[in-house]
Amino acid sequence: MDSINIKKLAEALNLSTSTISRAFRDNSDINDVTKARILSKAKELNYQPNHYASNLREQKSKTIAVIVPELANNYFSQAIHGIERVARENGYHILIYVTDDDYKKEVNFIRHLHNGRADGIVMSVSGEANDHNYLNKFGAKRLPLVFFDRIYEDIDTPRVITNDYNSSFLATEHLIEQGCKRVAYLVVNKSLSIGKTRMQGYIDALAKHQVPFEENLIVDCSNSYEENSTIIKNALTQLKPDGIFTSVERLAFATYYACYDLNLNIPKDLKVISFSSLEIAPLLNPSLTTITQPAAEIGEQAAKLLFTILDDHADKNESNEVVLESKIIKRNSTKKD
Amino acid sequence: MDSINIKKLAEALNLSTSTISRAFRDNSDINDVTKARILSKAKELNYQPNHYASNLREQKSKTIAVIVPELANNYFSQAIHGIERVARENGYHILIYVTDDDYKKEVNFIRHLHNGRADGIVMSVSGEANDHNYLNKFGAKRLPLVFFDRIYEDIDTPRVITNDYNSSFLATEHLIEQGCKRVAYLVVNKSLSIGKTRMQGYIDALAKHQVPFEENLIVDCSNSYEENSTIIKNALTQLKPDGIFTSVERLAFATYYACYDLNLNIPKDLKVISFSSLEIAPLLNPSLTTITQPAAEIGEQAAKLLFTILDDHADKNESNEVVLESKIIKRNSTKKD
DNA sequence: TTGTATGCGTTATCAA
DNA sequence: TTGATAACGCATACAA
Repeated sequence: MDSINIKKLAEALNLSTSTISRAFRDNSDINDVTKARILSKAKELNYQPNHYASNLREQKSKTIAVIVPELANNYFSQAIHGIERVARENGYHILIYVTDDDYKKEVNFIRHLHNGRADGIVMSVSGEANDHNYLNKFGAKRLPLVFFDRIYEDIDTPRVITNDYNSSFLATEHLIEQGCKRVAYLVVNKSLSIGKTRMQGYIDALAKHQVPFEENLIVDCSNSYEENSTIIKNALTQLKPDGIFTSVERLAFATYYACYDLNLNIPKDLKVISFSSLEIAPLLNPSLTTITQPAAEIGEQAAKLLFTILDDHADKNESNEVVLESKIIKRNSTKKD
Repeated sequence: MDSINIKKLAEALNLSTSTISRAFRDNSDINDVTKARILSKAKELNYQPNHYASNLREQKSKTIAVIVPELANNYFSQAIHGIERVARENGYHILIYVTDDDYKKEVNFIRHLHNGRADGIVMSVSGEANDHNYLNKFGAKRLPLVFFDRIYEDIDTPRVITNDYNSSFLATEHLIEQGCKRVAYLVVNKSLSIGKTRMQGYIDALAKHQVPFEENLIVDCSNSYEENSTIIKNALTQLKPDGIFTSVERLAFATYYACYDLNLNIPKDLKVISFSSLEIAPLLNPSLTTITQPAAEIGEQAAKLLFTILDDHADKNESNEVVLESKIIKRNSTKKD
């Protein structure tokens, strides 16, 4: 391979490699004319400092890893886009890892990332987490880590979240105000922090309005499309709820499909509200009332938080918490007759 | 920093670094017992071969770059997911770059990737491409590149596409069969290959059915949400089409919003069909007739194509073309009264 | 089967 | 302002 490197460029210009190197770093002293000459020749020969050599030398990768549970979800696409934008501005690249809500994959990704490939991690955790103490095993050598949205409460690391409890409370209250007497809560993993927090908001709102809480109105769903279809149809026919509050958007979609199949009318027979960042929620039939999280902003904030840690080399474990506001947008799926 | 490396691990085990190294490569000769001892100790000390050192040494990164125009699009999310899956199976990691349909960003990304950071590129090109000859400037040193969906026809590199011409022909024909007399074609950049191919299908279908072709029924839209809203509303009121065929899903959404605003009924006043991989197309109001591309599969095929090139070190420039089938799924947005 | 020595391409230190 | 040199962590050719 006749590939270009710093040495060949140096020869071509009759300079030393150190001078070449300086032309590409901002700090070092170098004659402006020399620098211009080098950069011009570099462009001509298509030379760029080898990323791996630089990073081996500098012991950092200028790369952050983003770990998400799923990709075909408007919330995560938007969040990643936000992260990407901020990363780019800071001269960083992003690696993407999708866990498909598989805890083992998550552990695997994280472990492998500790080989220098990334300088830091932005993660929304998988839904299956039982023992996430694995994160503590790295001790002081753990990569800087920022959680967003789905977090492990017992891991002490910066995080960007939304006011989930409050939103859930208001969402449930909204259903009650619209006349619902039996509100079901659909959740994927109720033991996971985010499912738990949202559930608490639900429970407390019921209590406030003296609506009796029924354990079986909390419907634990799965990650499988088919299973959810069955679970939800059963719930609708057997529990006969008149309101549904979903913790993730795909459960709202599944509910819509179920209602179509069962010939139930939304919002007449059943009102639906869901966490969702779907931009076309107004186009659904009926338009979906959502708790909309500022997804892109959450991603941006998470990335920024990570960069403050990376820049400072400080406060790595300080439990810095950014809380953003979600908004309830009322549409036809919760309309009173 | 007390970070672990091959040398320390070697010392801890009273072995040489080469033996350690061998324990982590599959090929080399090494005593099974020694290997087990090393791997066990490595796990204990949380040692992993440094990615940058290995890759500097081996001159490859086990990383591929994925460049897409946008992320908040069901098609691309699904495609990326497919790419990610295949990459993972092959032990590769993926870097994500979003061009936001900005040609300059695309050029920039590609250029910077030629510093060893990635071994190959999977790309769907930006919508602004005027001069994409920049890709040829790399000559033999150009990274292996696979296009998917949005391609540059004059760049000779493997590609995964769908039967766009045919789908467009059928889509247009479908509208005509449903009774449309004035079918408009909404496109973002009609000079871009994909917009062009799809437009040709549209034109030929009109011809076949002796529907006169009107230049101004081809509506050139932009990347801005607001601009499109205006453009489409103007088109609807001034051109009075009774059928709309959209080349990308967000134009279909924009059309829906415009119809809501203008109090036009879909499908009574206007029938709509669109390229879209939206999984919840059945939930829209009205449910959207789509030309659905096998997005995840396209991603998978593109990644596989790239890996065959990477494995073989051969046929780098062979114009290998994989064509997958899109499917027209008829729903209510094109329903006859 | 294991160890020694060298170089991958770069940058930082030091000397000129 | 520039150049020589060592080191980053690892993998391989070769020797033992």
